Amino acid sequence: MAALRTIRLGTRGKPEESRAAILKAAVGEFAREGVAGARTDAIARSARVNKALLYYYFKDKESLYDAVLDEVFSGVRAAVQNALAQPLPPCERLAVYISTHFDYIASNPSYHRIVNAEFLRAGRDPSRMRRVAQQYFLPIFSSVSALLKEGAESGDFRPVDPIHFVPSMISVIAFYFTTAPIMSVLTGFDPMSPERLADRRAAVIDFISAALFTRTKGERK
Amino acid sequence: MAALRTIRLGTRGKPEESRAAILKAAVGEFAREGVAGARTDAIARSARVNKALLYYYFKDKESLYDAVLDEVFSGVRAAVQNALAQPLPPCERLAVYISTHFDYIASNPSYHRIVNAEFLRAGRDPSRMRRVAQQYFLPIFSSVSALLKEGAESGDFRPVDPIHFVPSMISVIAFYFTTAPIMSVLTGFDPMSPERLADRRAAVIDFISAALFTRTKGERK
DNA sequence: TACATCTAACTAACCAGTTAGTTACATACT
DNA sequence: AGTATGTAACTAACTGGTTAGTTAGATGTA
Repeated sequence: MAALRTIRLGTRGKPEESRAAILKAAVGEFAREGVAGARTDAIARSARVNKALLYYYFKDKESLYDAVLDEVFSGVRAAVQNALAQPLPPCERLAVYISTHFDYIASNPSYHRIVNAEFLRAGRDPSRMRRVAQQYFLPIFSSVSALLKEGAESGDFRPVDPIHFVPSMISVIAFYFTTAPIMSVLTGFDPMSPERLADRRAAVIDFISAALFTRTKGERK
Repeated sequence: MAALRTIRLGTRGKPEESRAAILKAAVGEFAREGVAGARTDAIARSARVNKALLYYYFKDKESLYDAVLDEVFSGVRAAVQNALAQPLPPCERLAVYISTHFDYIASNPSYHRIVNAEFLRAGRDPSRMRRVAQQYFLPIFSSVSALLKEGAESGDFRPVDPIHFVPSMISVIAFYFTTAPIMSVLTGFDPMSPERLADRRAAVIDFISAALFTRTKGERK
């Protein structure tokens, strides 16, 4: 009987593992069901942990959700900042940024769902989104703006207003994943297959390049 | 006592008014709180009607939500189809379409929230989205595709693949409203003010034109 | 022993949906 | 004309199941 105990996650060694398991389970549950739809029981079950343990490590459901936001947003920020720091000329750096951002979303389905859900929440309660925006979006926005400025000065890019261009760009990168569920239904194909993703990645780079580069389009030999 | 009665909505006259009041209240509530977050009590209160009346007119919460989807989606479809039917050359017709779609979203905040929430739901339960897509999105997609083809044949547009270009275009049109809550917080301006909306509308048309038109950009005198 | 980690069992609040009617008015019968 | 009967429209009050969060205590470890 005491031997069976050792199977359980609880009580034994690494408490960090329990915390991490809860957080990971919470990311999945919040992404799948949204904040209002997420069930704390489901999170506990999926983390193989007693529900009360959620409240031992996190104040309440909302605080757990805050931790989830930090978890997922710190991921993109790191990936994107790394891409933008590459020592490359503007055109290539832009392409690397787009690819990186695109691939991050493609390989982290939870991330995209959580961002969208949070944008919806922001309408009613902007406080959380304000923090996230300051901490994670603003640095990305600044770096991309700097890249646009650099490209305009070197003559590679049209001069554009970042405040309009950056959101437009991001929308083209991200929207594919928003519409993937219906695309799947309408076309019968799987929009998340490697081939389709490669196709789309190319189309996104083409679309943004066409909108931004000074070089006349359709002229790459 | 009998005189007071005439104030109430119930029992007497126009039952259509009650149904419409419920539907309208439901649009607002579902848009504000999402499907999981929406409360039937709140809908009833906001419609000034007893909760049981929701179940008199609609089977259950889900059916009411179906009716809400039809209500909001039939609106865009009508507006957009009308714009696309204008007897104009491709470039102008595209601009009219973009403006119309943009303005519809701008003046129907509930619509945008419901679309986004529904896209999120579609990941888990595509059945509802399948119906909506067939009935409302497909016609729009077809009309815009036809316009793109026509423009390519007349030499006004680059030849593009609608399956990639149409979603990209719509993303640029719509994404502004998704990010409006944080923009408001980050910039301190109201993104929904008439001036900002006019700005953004112009930026959207510029972005899409740059990505699509064969005419070299930056050359409008 | 002292402390951190963890749990079974509980509770108070909430919420979708139901029930058992009431009200106002129309139509039919006398 | 007056009265019974039918019915669409509507409501107050309830129910059963769910859910976030708590409590009191058990378990392992140093």
